[in-house]
Amino acid sequence: MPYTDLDTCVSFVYELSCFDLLTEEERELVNTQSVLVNYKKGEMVCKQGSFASHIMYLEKGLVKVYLEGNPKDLILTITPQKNLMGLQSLYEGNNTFLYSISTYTETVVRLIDIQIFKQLLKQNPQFAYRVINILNESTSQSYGRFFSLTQKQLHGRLADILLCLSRKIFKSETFDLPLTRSDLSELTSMSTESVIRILKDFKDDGIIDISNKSISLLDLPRLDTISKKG
Amino acid sequence: MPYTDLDTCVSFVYELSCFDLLTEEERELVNTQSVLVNYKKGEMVCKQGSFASHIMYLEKGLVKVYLEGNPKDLILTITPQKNLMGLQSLYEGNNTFLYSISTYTETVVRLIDIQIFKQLLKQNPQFAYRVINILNESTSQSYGRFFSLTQKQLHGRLADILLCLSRKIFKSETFDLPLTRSDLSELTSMSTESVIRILKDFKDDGIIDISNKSISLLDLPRLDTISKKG
DNA sequence: ATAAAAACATGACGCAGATCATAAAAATAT
DNA sequence: ATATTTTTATGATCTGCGTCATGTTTTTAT
Repeated sequence: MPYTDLDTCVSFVYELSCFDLLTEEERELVNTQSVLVNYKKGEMVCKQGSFASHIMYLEKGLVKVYLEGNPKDLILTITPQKNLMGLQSLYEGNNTFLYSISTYTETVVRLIDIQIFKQLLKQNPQFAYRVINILNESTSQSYGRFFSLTQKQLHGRLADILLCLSRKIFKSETFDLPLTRSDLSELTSMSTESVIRILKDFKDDGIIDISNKSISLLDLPRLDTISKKG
Repeated sequence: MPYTDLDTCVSFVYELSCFDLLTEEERELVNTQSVLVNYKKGEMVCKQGSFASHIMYLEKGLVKVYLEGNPKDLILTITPQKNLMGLQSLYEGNNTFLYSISTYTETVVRLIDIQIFKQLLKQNPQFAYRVINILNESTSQSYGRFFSLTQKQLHGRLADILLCLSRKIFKSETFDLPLTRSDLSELTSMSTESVIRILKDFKDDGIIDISNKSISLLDLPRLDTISKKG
């Protein structure tokens, strides 16, 4: 399968921030024209369809970015700290948020006025080029997930998510899940019951260990195989 | 349903080209550092995973952009003339094509050296800003389709595609489909047989008329309802 | 014109996974 | 501590849709 090297992950950590490409002066502008906002666990940071007056930079915390559905949402990404959010609203003729964002943990977000951000893009091409890179990394992963959700069966989809959480977010084979089973179901586009059943399957097969919120991936090669076979 | 105004379309026509933002000199650079290539119907324009040495501009024709799968591909977009393709390869650290592209009709593609394109982005912020807009329009539609394919049932998904083809590509309620039923199945992530059955359902219900490759959308309000209800 | 190959069509069947019902366990609130 | 809500868990049942088999029509090649 030629496409299996598609990144099916829901998250990313840009090794480089884009802000280091700004001049002193520009950075100062961002500082003065932005505000820091604290959110508690479970709070909504932005609401799909509302006016996008700012770009968001996640200074600290963990959030989910999702499309609102009825009855279930579709989680696009899990985003950890030091990432830009809401870049997709940089689109003339659509000044609304494409998605909602809410927090899993206590979170600090820097809200940057979108006009200021646009100004920086227009005056600093290095910065704009970096933003293009960030957008394209995001799109690349989006396609990978697109493929995962439409072409793979349940076990493969859940394996994808577990591997991603381990590799990209928690960077450990053992971690405490801040997500509920229902969140996992919205990441994998399956029912909550199926998530529970498949986690049990994985546990019975010795592929993972799980009790409550604590997860250990015991057999990464097998998880990879399940992910690849779909 | 708050998300029903998500654009579930597979195509777009940017009202503005990005090239009009270049200086005379820059435009000249593009002209001298690019080549025009003709493709026959059914030919492959670029191959997923191969090295992306150029950005493609579709001067004339109609193509599909798709992820290769086994046994079925997933069509990301149907792209008509006057559109940029392969922008997602503008991503440092990934110089390969994320997807394959092949033609539905005779097609003329301008291949622009990717280094030249990058240079333009870095020296002309207006141009870069326009490219960001194009990428974000694309992502916006990608999310809409993501939602359609993961949350809607077959009838809703096919209604989405028919509406899109009518509105965005052919700009008429009657058109000749260059796509096969199998293409429709790869657009909607369902089996070819299901496409055929559902088209028949729509025809029996008087929602569309279809014979061979010729399609008429007879009852747009009902198609819209089917699309919205999923 | 004729043959070969795609594409289209339709019914029968099976199953992956959703839904429903019920209950235990955890988390949260009072 | 105790009550209430949320989350997790498990079995029973149902169904949307894929798969398979078979045949027809259309397109393409010679």
